Amino acid sequence: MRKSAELRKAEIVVTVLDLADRIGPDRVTTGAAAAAVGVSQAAVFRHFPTKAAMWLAVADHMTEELTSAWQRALAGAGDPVGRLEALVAAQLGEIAAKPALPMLLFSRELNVGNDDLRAAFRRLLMTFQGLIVAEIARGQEARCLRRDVDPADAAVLAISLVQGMAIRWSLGARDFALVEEGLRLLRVQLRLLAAKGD
Amino acid sequence: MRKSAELRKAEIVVTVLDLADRIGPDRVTTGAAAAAVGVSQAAVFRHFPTKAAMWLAVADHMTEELTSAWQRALAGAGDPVGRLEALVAAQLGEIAAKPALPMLLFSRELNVGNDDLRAAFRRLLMTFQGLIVAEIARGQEARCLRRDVDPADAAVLAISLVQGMAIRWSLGARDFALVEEGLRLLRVQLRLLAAKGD
DNA sequence: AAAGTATGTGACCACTCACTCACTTAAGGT
DNA sequence: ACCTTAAGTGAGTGAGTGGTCACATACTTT
Repeated sequence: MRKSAELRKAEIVVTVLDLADRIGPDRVTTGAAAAAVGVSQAAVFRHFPTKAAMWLAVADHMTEELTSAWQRALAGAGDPVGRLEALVAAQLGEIAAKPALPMLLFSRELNVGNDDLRAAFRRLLMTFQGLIVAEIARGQEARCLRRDVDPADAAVLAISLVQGMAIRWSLGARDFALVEEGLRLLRVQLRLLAAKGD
Repeated sequence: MRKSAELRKAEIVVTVLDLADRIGPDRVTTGAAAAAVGVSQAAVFRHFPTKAAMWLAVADHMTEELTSAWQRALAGAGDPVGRLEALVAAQLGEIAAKPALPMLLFSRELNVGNDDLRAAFRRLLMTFQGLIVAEIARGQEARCLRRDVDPADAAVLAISLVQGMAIRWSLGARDFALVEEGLRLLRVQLRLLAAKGD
């Protein structure tokens, strides 16, 4: 079954992501990816000039997925605190659905010799941080959140929570409900951040 | 220069840690480690039966280093909150001194086919968490910290902060003072956790 | 000084990696 | 039906991997 280059490229990208989760990002060889797609190893290089380019395509794909998840989250809630919870829930949901994401942040593929890939991921995380900071600032203006904390600091606390939960989840046996447990702790944190007079 | 096996083993262990930081844990081949030590690749296998055993020795080394750093931290402060800050500062300091530590948590070496190594690191992190929980509970008993938060939850918030800072620091260009910035944010978090009537 | 032992070596093994290239074959327009 | 074109292939490449082996060299003990 021959497919168009566009279809095949997309197929390779999602297969690589799935494979990265199952066997680890650094174990995703061009041969393993090709076998999982059902094609010869040489065929991979017909669609991507190098392995690094293949990973870059994966990063593009994830950028789109995450961006749209964030937008859905922002659209689904009416108040800043609700949007904050929705953003975090969306992020945890994406991680739970594609556990390769946190693993990728520390993979050799990303950290050694693929500066473009590294930059792509950093851009992603900074975009997320920007969204969080904005909602926290809005929450403070609306007097829902205490104003004696720098929004940027509060955002780091919230984002660290997401990352810390992801690490606990990945390093353990993924033996708890990431989204639920993460949201529970976010609400603990939000209670600490709540304006005093409520 | 011939050295005793004990010395050579220790030399290999610290070299591997240093190399893991500079080129990434998964790039540490037996050959690279040998070259960095200044010895033939085969000599490595005179001291460690397998590469996995070499990493296990690295884990033992780090366990000792971290444990003693924690003990120094606990001994150096008088009150629970001070000990909390000291513990976090110690942990951040160790990470700053050996940046390979967080990378190791997600390396292929640890996550694939070396269950002993994985277990060793998990034990380490759980020990740290235990220390944090204990100090938070003590702080609550002493009425320094608000008591309407589960100590375990508060500990997760604090540990996530450490991990989140480490990620930010690693993923960026390590372009801020990890210990100072981490401590600053910990104090923000501790202010949120402080007992209301102070 | 001889004998024994621990540390180290260079050549080599079977295997995997990313990547190349001459070639075949199927799809799509005319 | 034919022909162009692009997707796909089999068989390689050199570089690197963890690990082994027979052998050499430096210390220690007798």
